[in-house]
Amino acid sequence: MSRVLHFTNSRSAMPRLDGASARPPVLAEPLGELLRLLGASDDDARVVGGPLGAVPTRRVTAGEALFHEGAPAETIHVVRVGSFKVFRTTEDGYEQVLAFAGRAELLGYEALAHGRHPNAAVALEDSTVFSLTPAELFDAVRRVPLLDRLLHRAVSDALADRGEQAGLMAPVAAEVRLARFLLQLSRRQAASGQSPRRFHLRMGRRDIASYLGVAHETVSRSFGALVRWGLAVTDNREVELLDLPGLQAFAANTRRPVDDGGHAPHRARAVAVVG
Amino acid sequence: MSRVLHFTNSRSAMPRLDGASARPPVLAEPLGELLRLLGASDDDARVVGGPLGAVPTRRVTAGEALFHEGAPAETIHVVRVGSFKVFRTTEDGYEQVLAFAGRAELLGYEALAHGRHPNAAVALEDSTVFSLTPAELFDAVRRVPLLDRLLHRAVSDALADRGEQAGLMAPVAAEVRLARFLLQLSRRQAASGQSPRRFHLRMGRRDIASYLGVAHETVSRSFGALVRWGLAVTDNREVELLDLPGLQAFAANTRRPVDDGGHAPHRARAVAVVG
DNA sequence: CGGGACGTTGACTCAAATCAATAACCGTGG
DNA sequence: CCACGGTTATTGATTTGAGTCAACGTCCCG
Repeated sequence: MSRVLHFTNSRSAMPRLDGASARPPVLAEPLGELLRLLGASDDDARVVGGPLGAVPTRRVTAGEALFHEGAPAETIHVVRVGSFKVFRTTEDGYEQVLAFAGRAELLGYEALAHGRHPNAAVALEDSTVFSLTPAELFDAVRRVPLLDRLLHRAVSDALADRGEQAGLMAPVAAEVRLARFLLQLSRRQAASGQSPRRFHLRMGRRDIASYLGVAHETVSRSFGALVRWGLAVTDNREVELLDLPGLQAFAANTRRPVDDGGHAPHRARAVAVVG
Repeated sequence: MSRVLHFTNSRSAMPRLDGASARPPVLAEPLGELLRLLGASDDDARVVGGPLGAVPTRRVTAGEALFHEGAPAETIHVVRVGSFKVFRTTEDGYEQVLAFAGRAELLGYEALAHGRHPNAAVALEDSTVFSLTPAELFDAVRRVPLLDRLLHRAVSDALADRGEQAGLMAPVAAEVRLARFLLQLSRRQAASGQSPRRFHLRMGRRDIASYLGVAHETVSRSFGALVRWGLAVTDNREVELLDLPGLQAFAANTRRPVDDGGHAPHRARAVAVVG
């Protein structure tokens, strides 16, 4: 059963992003902080940071809801530290995960259109967010064009991400979906300066399953398969990608490669495709 | 074979939205038109309409691409008349449809974030769009806060729509996905003043299949099933929903109701669920 | 240290993908 | 106007990936 590797110190060894966790709750931060978070250069952020006041922040503990499905659109948020899952619950109780949001990502923006949140967001870990009412938001973007630019950019990003999700839910083999998901996470890690090969999953198997549109058992089996093929190792929520190029080649496949009996070390093979 | 009904005049009987189709190509429209399209009241639109100039428009014929995947973000669009499919092509040639966009919907906004279009858009029928470069767009929203508001609202809507798509691709019975899709179209029809019971599908079965994440044969079979259940009738791309409440009840089911052999007239049954 | 959620694994079943063949439709040009 | 070829849609036969049910091990919080 110990086909799975154990990392040197798997628990409590991940770097704590939340440097403020021991301090009392933060109630507001200068606007410049938000601008910087959204990608403004330090210079730009400093210029408008001073006179234009502060932005309220809010702390959310792991498992707590930032907002519920159907709730009135009181606030729009930008993740400052931590991460969230965004989901909607169908009438029959099925929880469909729509997105995982991390640092600098928007939450609750969908509510602008109809005044209500079409989905819910709960924290996957202790987190803090910038929070603005729609009125404050519109006021702020009018006064600070830079913020408007950055906001549009962030929304555009969120929209593009949703497009990626469709790629993950596309009708391809479950192992491929998982591989694509892991690569997506890997890219995000890299983008925020973390290791693209090794990271900690902040969500459970069920959430991954819902996000990928498969049963949670299938996620387990798919992890097993990737490990068996030598593409990755896992220890619960710790993941190490052993063969990025191999994984990418594998993720490009629409159909699963034939399984020759169980213990083939290098299965993945890129298919050369001419449009 | 003629289980399928034939409408009185199925072809060329749909109201032509495009009242300008016989006139020479329009090159620009007043800004007020765009504002009105995005939902501004006539008064608001008139107020800012005059002095602030015009917005370029572009005609696209059926089947023509508005922009290609990977193309630089030269323009952002708002559909004025017609409809489009938005899709991305995976390396192996599979075409994943991400959205169908109609009147007043945004196209190409995702490109703002990274300067390139992450997906392509092609017209499903002869269409016209408002087109702005990112620079023009940012300039316009700075000068016209109302436009910014409406734009944010439209984007919020688009984001919410993508959330709906995830609901369509969720792992439920194919017939249910199709039912949900038809109800979505029905709602859009109603929202734009058209009949919610009867309409013309602007996309082919393959596109629907891709959008729902199933094989195109499955879409055909699912249409067949809905017809057999007595919930709808179809004649190629003409659709009539015979039993909206029944369809809604059916669409709420996560698992398919047992098929008792083939010719059951009223299958759908709502499941009462307590969260 | 106990209990409930989480994760893995196995056996079985079936919905839907795939393969295949036919029919309807549509634009085109003879 | 109709014949033609390509695309699109329907329908059937067959196979299989993954959903479901179930049992067990593991983790973690209180």
